[in-house]
Formats: sequence, structure tokens, C-alpha cells
Amino acid sequence: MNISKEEDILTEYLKKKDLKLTGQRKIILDAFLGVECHVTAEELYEIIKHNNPEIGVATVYRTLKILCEAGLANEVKFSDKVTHYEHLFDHQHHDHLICVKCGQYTEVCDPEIEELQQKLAERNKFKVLRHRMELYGICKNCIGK
Amino acid sequence: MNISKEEDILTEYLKKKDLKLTGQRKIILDAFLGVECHVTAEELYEIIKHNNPEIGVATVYRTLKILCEAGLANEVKFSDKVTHYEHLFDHQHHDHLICVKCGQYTEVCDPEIEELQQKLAERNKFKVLRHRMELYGICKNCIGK
DNA sequence: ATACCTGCAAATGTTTTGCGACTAA
DNA sequence: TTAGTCGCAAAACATTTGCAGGTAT
Repeated sequence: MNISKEEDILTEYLKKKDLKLTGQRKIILDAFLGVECHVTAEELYEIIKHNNPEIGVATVYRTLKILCEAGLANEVKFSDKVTHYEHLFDHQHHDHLICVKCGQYTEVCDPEIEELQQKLAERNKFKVLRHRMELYGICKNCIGK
Repeated sequence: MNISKEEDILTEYLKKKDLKLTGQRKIILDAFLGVECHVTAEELYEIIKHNNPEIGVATVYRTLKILCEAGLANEVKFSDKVTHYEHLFDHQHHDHLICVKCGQYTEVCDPEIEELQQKLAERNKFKVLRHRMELYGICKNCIGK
């Protein structure tokens, strides 16, 4: 287990908050980093259980919350009732194209839209901190079916 | 209780599906229409309970689902884990500015952004059916605090 | 007459919390 | 040493479902 940039960030955050860098938190961070794009807490728990069956779900939930506060992860809610977590650090912001047929999602990014969002907010005297944009529809693989 | 355009739409939808227009469904529709912008199922249940204590939560949930299918309501998920329902009929599509301090939300609409969303989707050979855009930040009332 | 609906309570599925034992700093 | 953590099981929470009786068409 080599020390990642993300682990530095987490360590820094924990220190600032007088929290501790425990073995479990390292393992959960690593598992999270090893996953592409999105996971739910339950999914991550299943992955971790494989090598570390002693870690409980509650700890996974608690740690994911910390990763969000530390700026390493981000909560995303799609149409289902489960919370997904996505990478945030070293990963530019993106929006989602979500296929309503197969459930597959594509990450996209459009600077022009981001700029217009900013202007829209300014017209409303609103200071944007973050945003979420999701386009639901039919992806290119499902369009013929 | 006078017959609204929305009730016509619901009646039409129910007939098409061989479902029935019951007293409860009318009451729930009216309560939903009487509310501005958004409600959760639980909130709507509380409102209805006032005059119609015999109606159960389950029926409110079931009916809101039907209103969505009939095109009168729309499910919206914010950051909390509760499902909000908003009016859809006679109400143009809009996006949300959500204040992270006071929780207040403003409805907004920007045709330029919608157009760019369409283009973005086309570049990805994706056919958009609907979308969701939310800007999170500080509203003008909270900005000084 | 006969689907369909209802309220109730129980079940579900996700996420949180209380607790006594444990551990990083 | 001591605040913060852990895993566990129980609790909390929103939402769904099974059922026996009721109702719109």
C-alpha cells in the first residue's frame, strides 16, 4: 500500500479536524480510489469485505462522509434511492448523460454551459458553489432497440 | 370542488389505463394542486390529514406515482433522501437554484442552456428525454450573513 | 359483478446511532 | 492518557406491499 496524494489530503483534513487516520479509513480510501467513477456505500462495503471482512458497513458510511468533507468524494443522487459517491480530486467536474433504457451513464463536460450557469446565477444574485446537471434519455447503443 | 383541467387529464389517463377516479384520488390531486411548486409525499399527507384524516399515507404515495405517470407531476430529488413532487402541467420546465444555507430554492429557466444541452447530447449521439439541473450555493438573502 | 382501491400494519431497503471495547497520537 | 473509533445490532427513516373489506363502473 503506497501513499497516494489522496491519502495526504485525507491526513491533512483529519489533522485539521483533530480526527485520526485509522487502518480502516486507509483501506476504505484505497478501495474507493480503486473503483472507477461511482460506487454506493453498500457496493464499496462488498468490495472491501472480500479482503477485510472485519470492517463494518457503518464505518464505510461514516468514512465516505468524511471523504466528501475532505473534498475527495462527492455525493450523487440519480433516480434511484441510493446515494452514489464519485471521485472528486484529480478529476475534473463533469455532468452525466444517463440512459433510461440500460442505465449506463457517460460523463460529460461543457465549459460553455458552465459559463451560462454562472451568468444565470449572477442574474439572480446567487453565488454558485457547485452544481449538478443530468440529461436523461436514450444512449447510442439503445437507440435502435 | 370544481372540476379543473388537471382533473380532466387525470380522468382521461385513468380511463385509458382502466383505473378508477376515486374520491381519495380527487382529494389528493386537489391538495397537490393547491400547493406551490414542491411537496414531499409526507408533507402532502399532513396537509390532507387536516380535512381528511381517513386517507392513508400509502394512498398518497400511490396517487403521486399515478400523477407522475399522467404527466401532472414530476419527481425531483434534491440532496436529502426524500422525494419531492412538483407540478408539471401548465408549468414550463425549470431548473433550480438551491441555497445551501437556508434551503430556499428558486425556479429558473434558461433557453440558451437548454440549447447547449441539446447540442452536447447530439455530440454524444444521445437522445435527451428530460433533464435536471441544480445550482447549489448562497442565495441573495444569505449572502451577507 | 368484478376489477380495482383503500387503510392498516408489517415489510423493505438504506442510512444512522448508541454502546462498550479498542486504538492512534 | 484520552479523545476519537470501531463493529455490532438496534433504530430511524422513507417508501412499498399484502391483505381483507370497500367502491367505482
